[in-house]
Amino acid sequence: MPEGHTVRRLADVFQRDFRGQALRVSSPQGRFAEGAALLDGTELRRAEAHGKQMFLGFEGGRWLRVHLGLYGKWAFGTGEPPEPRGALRVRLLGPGADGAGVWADLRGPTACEVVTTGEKEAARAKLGPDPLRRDGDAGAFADRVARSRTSIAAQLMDQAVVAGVGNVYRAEVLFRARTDPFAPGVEVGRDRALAMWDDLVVLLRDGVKRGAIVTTLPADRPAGHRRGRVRREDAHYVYRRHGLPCRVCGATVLTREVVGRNLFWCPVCQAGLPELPSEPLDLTAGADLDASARAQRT
DNA sequence: TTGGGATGTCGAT
DNA sequence: TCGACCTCCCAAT
Repeated sequence: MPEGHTVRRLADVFQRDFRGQALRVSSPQGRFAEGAALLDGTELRRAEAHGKQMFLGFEGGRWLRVHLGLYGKWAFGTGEPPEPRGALRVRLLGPGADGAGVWADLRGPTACEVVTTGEKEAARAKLGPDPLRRDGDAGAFADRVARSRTSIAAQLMDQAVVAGVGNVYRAEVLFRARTDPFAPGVEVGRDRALAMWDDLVVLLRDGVKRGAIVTTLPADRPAGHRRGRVRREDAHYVYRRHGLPCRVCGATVLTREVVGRNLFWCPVCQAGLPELPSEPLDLTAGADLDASARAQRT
């Protein structure tokens, strides 16, 4: 799922397996042929993620900017790459650490272009703070939210307000903060926005480790499924659970299309702005979760 | 086996 | 406001 945690994991793969190598760059599909020619044969210097955007920095001051959009995908492997099939926008080939070869195939991205360092920074400047980045500025996020009459649900989907949050994290962080999605930012206020930021840090970091979005606390999963691997159907509180009973209060979870995207919420738990717990909800507490995260990281 | 929807954004109209 | 992107997953047949 390409929300911020996915993009961070992809950047980590490039940092670990491709950095420092001169790469062969091609576009079997042809749509990226010009850009591929600019990068072909140059060394990958670093990989960086900001929100849902990834930047691969090559020698010569050129960056490959990639946005996966709804269904863009990277596939990776070692040794000989497979015969190109389908709409293969970009293929990267490197010698690999052991000389056996590494490859990366990109399909279906919304954005894939070669930019200068200045253009890359301009793209980053359009994005809000990223809860996964060390330079992520919680105060800037909270101030912006609290200054606007726009609903908190709309602001969480605005990449200029906070970068890396998508439709799943939006629905889930609103539930975990027991916050009415339709409340204007000015009513949500700075303190509540800061608490939601802290929770996004917890959720996104867990997503990076796990490679999946899990937001439910063990106590809110069905009895018998609180330990070990988290089943897909137990992973969320409200996202795509419309018509089902809320895990906390039993009320029916609702959905409604808001500016082209489906919003999910519990009309009872998220009625108004009830008082928040003082500590962030620590998802990673409990040996059961740690064991499951380790098992999936193979 | 077929078909619809999805984690997202952008450019044309 | 709508189509493009053109993949993956799951439900319906």
